[in-house]
Amino acid sequence: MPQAPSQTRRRALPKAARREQLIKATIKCIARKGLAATTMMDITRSAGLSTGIVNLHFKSKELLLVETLRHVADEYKEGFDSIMLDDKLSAQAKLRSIVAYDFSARIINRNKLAVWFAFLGEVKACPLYRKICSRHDDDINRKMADLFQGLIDSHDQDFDCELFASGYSALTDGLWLDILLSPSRTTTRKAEQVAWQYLSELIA
Amino acid sequence: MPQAPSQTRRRALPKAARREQLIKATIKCIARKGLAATTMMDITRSAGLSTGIVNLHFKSKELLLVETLRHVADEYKEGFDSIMLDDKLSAQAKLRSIVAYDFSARIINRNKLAVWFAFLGEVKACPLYRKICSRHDDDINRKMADLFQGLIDSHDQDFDCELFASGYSALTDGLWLDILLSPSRTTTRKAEQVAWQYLSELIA
DNA sequence: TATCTGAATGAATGATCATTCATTTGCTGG
DNA sequence: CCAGCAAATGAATGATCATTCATTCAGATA
Repeated sequence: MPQAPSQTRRRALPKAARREQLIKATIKCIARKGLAATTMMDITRSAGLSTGIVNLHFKSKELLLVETLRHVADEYKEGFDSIMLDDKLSAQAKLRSIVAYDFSARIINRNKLAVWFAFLGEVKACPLYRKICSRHDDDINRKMADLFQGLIDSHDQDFDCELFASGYSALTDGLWLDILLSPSRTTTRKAEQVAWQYLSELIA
Repeated sequence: MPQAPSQTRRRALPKAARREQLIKATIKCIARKGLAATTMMDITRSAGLSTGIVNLHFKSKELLLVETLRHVADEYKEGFDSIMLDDKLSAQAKLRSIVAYDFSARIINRNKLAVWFAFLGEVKACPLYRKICSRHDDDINRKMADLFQGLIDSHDQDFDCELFASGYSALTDGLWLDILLSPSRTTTRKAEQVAWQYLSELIA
């Protein structure tokens, strides 16, 4: 049954919807105040809900943080896969789509970038964060290497696609970081240019 | 007067030495527990000193953190400059030295990398961290672009050295992050290979 | 309409932590 | 050897924060 919109202050929501609302609020708070300074009250206030709501839906603050990180990581991966698994696209078209995706507004969102790097910053100290952050790395790297393999001149024997894929991944990470650090110096357009300069080696 | 080593528990040290000792302890703690979870007691215990010592020498926890970040940032810059300002080195030799430096044990130190990225993670929320982290970026980028300018074929008019320097900087940032994330998958040797693959465009 | 269910609330609790400052201790010049 | 001083100490303080749980309330059911 679809829920009729209601003016009442307190309204029960499906569990999944409440959880997503809280995750969105968490992203906003971490982007604004940082991971270290974000309190439960920041999050619940930002969501317009009461003090105990996080413990009700996530058991603890730490579990909410973990789910928030997972949300951001999985969101990237979904977009990536939807391009890679699209059989209608040629190898060239896939590459173009991936690069466009990596520097699209969907990914270059300073709030989500801030959240991503906030958790990355704690990776050495928190093995679970590390696990979630690197969860899709191997799969993405393999798929990118395969894509590159289909694009190189077949007579170029000693081109290392795996290494080149690692490079692309590191380059985009670095460019995202630059954009987070100083969006004025590194614009999205410029970052995309840098990425294509790197990839030109492959096409030419 | 040189200080004779002493067994006594409590010994006054020159201010600068005490401050450095506390900064070193802070680096160790942030690498072990993360920026968010590092307490004053962690730091003072790790340094083998008493509770109030940080407030005595740095006024507050926040100022100690800022000085720690500055320490890590400046240390990189000093090593960079000592290569760049060495008139005895040719352009090729400088490039080789810079790459060797970027992936040397002096820089690829997982404790310092952890500290660096821990602060980077808070950059969106803390303008002062942002300022310190990006403090040397423009200078380094200009010097790298100049170095590249001296290495390209003079007839290659449309090679954008600035852009290429931005790419090198982003690539190294990304590779450092990879090393911090999974040193088993991305070894220092492999990272250096990736960097040289990027730079090969320039040399060939 | 009356009853029931579980989602949501928020005041209260207890734990953690940065900071303070009265006191102690080691060093140095007289 | 002692007085004076600056460095260092650490118990005490007060502030902040995550979590709890008794209570409230909205909507569904009969």
